[in-house]
Amino acid sequence: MAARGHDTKKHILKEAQALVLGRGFSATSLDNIIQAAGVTKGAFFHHFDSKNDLAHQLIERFAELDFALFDEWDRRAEALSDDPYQALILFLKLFEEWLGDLRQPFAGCLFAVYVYESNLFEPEINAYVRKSLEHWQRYYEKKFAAIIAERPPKLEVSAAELAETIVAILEGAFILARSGEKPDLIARQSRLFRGYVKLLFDEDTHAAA
Amino acid sequence: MAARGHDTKKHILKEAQALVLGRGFSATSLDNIIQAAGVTKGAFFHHFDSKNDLAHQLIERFAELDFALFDEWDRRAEALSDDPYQALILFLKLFEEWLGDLRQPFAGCLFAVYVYESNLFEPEINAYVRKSLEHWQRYYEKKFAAIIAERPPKLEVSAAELAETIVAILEGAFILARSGEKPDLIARQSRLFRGYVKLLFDEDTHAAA
DNA sequence: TCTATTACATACTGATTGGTACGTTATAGA
DNA sequence: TCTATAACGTACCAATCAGTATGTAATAGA
Repeated sequence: MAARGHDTKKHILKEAQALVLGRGFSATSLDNIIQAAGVTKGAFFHHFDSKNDLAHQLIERFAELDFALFDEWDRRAEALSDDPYQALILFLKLFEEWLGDLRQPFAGCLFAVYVYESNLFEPEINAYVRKSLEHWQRYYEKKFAAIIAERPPKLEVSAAELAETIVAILEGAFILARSGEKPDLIARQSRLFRGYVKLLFDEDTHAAA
Repeated sequence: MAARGHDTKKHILKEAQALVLGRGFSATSLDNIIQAAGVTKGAFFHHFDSKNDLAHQLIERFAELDFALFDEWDRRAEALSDDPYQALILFLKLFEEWLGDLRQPFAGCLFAVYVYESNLFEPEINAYVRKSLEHWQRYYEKKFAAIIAERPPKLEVSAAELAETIVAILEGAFILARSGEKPDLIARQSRLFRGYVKLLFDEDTHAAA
């Protein structure tokens, strides 16, 4: 089925994402993309029905890669500790470790790009972005719910609110990191959030048994 | 000097900002803008040298309006309390109050829009965005520095880091509020951050003196 | 080896883009 | 009242846009 060697479609998607993260979706022309990918217009329209179809496949790919990473960190964190509090801390540490290994320094979040161009996209795409962001949030919410079930937080906060906070911090951190060209900003804010969580849930004399 | 009655230029800027916040800068065509503003191309190019000039004036207007609001809240908060901790809490409450009064529900931040389209703008504009975000951050940093000078935080955090956190939270909250169509999300996250600050700086038995 | 189909490549098209050329109208100052 | 200029309005332009029409080359299965 697959003819000419390498997977052209994945290559186009990868190059397109890099461009879109740097200049937005609609400012990224198909000519920009095919030039970056080193393919022709014929190749592009063989793999994508339209630019809108590209938008769809781009955001789906981004979400899938994202949640695959989440699942892996989740699995590893759960394997390392039975305590939901420790598991969350480990989860965040794995995320920070991954950030440090990142090649592309100021990547950014495709969801944010789409949100600020949402008036251009079909409702279907906006709904997918919304669903993905909520899915991301619920990921954290479950973890916080498990912690709260074991020990009450020192402040009256819900699991959903805390999940919302960390997602907001990360989305904002992407923006600040890129604008200020501060690649370590995201990991730093993740670390600070861990401190917040510790303050919320740890006993003052922080070790007990 | 000023001929035809009303201030056309400010009107164009206002309409342009609303469009740009909803669909990004480069996806907002000049035809879109002049149609929304109800003016002609001649009127537009009388007030702006180019679309790039519009980008410049748009972001400058946004920053000025922003910092004017900040100054007002700052002034009012300082007037209400000598205690830097209380002043910060009041400052955030004034911000939350303003959010509640907002007519346009999912406004967004123009800085964030420009950051995610930064590869399109002149370095000059990107530098202005960066400077503005840092200015915003330093606003908070001064407040936290004053608090830390009086009482040590329960966690090892710097004033700069805390300032970075609240700016990141707000930038992220704008994105989540818009995507999820949750107009109260931003104020809620500001309130949660106040809780975090309280946990950091308040004595456990929270009243003293 | 023949053939159907996948995987491209090239050349074009109508619409839209930012921008310009050149008008006209209104107002302010002398 | 005359005139210079600010404040528009209209008609156009070259470039770029997403998309199409029509080709060709490579691979897979029979």
